[in-house]
Order: sequence, then structure tokens, then C-alpha cells
Amino acid sequence: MSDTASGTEIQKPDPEELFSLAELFHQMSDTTRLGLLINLLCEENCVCELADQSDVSVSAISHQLRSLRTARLVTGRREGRHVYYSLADDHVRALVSIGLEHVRE
Amino acid sequence: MSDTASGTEIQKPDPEELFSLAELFHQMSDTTRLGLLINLLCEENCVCELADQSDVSVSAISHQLRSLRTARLVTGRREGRHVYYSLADDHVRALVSIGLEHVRE
DNA sequence: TTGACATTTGAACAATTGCTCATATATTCA
DNA sequence: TGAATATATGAGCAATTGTTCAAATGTCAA
Repeated sequence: MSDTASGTEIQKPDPEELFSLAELFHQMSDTTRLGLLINLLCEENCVCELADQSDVSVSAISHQLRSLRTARLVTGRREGRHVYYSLADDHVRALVSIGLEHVRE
Repeated sequence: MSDTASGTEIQKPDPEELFSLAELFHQMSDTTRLGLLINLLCEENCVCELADQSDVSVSAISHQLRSLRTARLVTGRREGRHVYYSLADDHVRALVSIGLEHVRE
């Protein structure tokens, strides 16, 4: 019994949850990392492909993938010389979707 | 015909949209600003109240509100000596809601 | 083993950020 | 007008960030 007239009931986060939530959005707040997440929306991809489809170096991509991995937004699986990354869960998809609605209106 | 098995169809952003989307998440990536947004989930509030309910100075809050205002995430309305801020639209609510689901699981 | 390719890692550096402090502006009331 | 309260703003500074570069590690195939 609070919040909004728009359907979603939100239980306010405690300080620790606030911190984690900020960290989640932080991961999505850089164009390189966000571009990686969007690249992975439809299917997994390896590091060199992800780098090819971006405008920074393989090293930079690897650094950012590590950041995303640590934050549990992506997971990696090695297959031979390649490491294939994919989204850890569907929340990222939903966040991107709603964020785009906001940006496009 | 792409993306996902989870319902939401996402049209990939062009570079300009990617930038705006990153900026949106950037606004939500700092605990002070995110705390402000969450404070405003249920109702509008004035600057001094927002500052009281946070752990930084009135000046810091005003700076961050300016940032949120410029990014069109909040709007302010003056009433006498007070300026009452509120969320600009419901997307923030949805983003916080989904983000919290992610953080809490 | 050697060489080639794919990825990761650490150091270093420029750029950005969020805060505080001091000051300016806005509004109300006496 | 002048004092009090509320908010906004600019400068300055410490902390964080994203990149590149160089070097290390992992994997495969000859």
C-alpha cells in the first residue's frame, strides 16, 4: 500500500540493496559495456568477434567483460581457443527494453 | 524475428540511442542519485527533505537533482520557497523494479 | 617443441565524477 | 527594506574510470 498508480509495487531497498542496484546500473552505464550486453541479446559471442563489432581494442573488451562477469551480468564458456560470452539472465534484456522505450519517446 | 525466447522483441539501438541509453543508466548508477529516484517513487519531495533523508549535503543533493533534471528523469516545481521534485515518467519505476528483482535473486 | 591465435592481466595515464565550501539567487515575512 | 529560509551554482580537489600498451597465459596444430 504505497508507491504508484502504475501497477508495480516496489519494496524499497535497504542500503546494501541500493548499493547493488547502483552497481547493476553502473555496469550498463558505459557505452562499451552496454554495447557488449546488447550484442549478446540474441546470442552468445566470442571475445574477438565482440571486439571486431566494437570500436575499442580486444584488451579493452576483455577488461570490460571481466567487469561484467564479476558483476554476474554475463557468463563465459571456453571452447578451444575461444571464450563465448552470453547474458547471465533475462533481467538485462528487460532493462534494455524499458530503457530504450524511455530514450525513444 | 531475432533476439530472445522471453517475450520482449528488442530493436537494437543505433549509436546515438546507445549513447542516450548509457546516459540513462549512468544517472541511475550513483547511490546518491539512485536514492533520490527511489525516494521519489511514491511521491514528490522538496530538496531539504530529500537532503535530510540522505547522507550528503543539501548542496550535493541540489547538484545531483540538476543532473537528473538535465537528463529528464525528474522535474521540479517551485512552491514558495520550496522546490518539489518528482519522477518525470514511469520508466524509472519499471527500471528500479526489474533491477531490484535481479539484485534480490 | 615451436609458432600462431585467442584471451587475460597489470601498470600507467588522461578524463570524468561527486563531494565540500563559498557564494549567489529566490521567496517569504516582519 | 532587511533578516531568515530554501535552493542553485561555480571552483577546486580527491577518487574513480576506461583506455592503451606490454607482457603473460591458454589452446591448438604442425
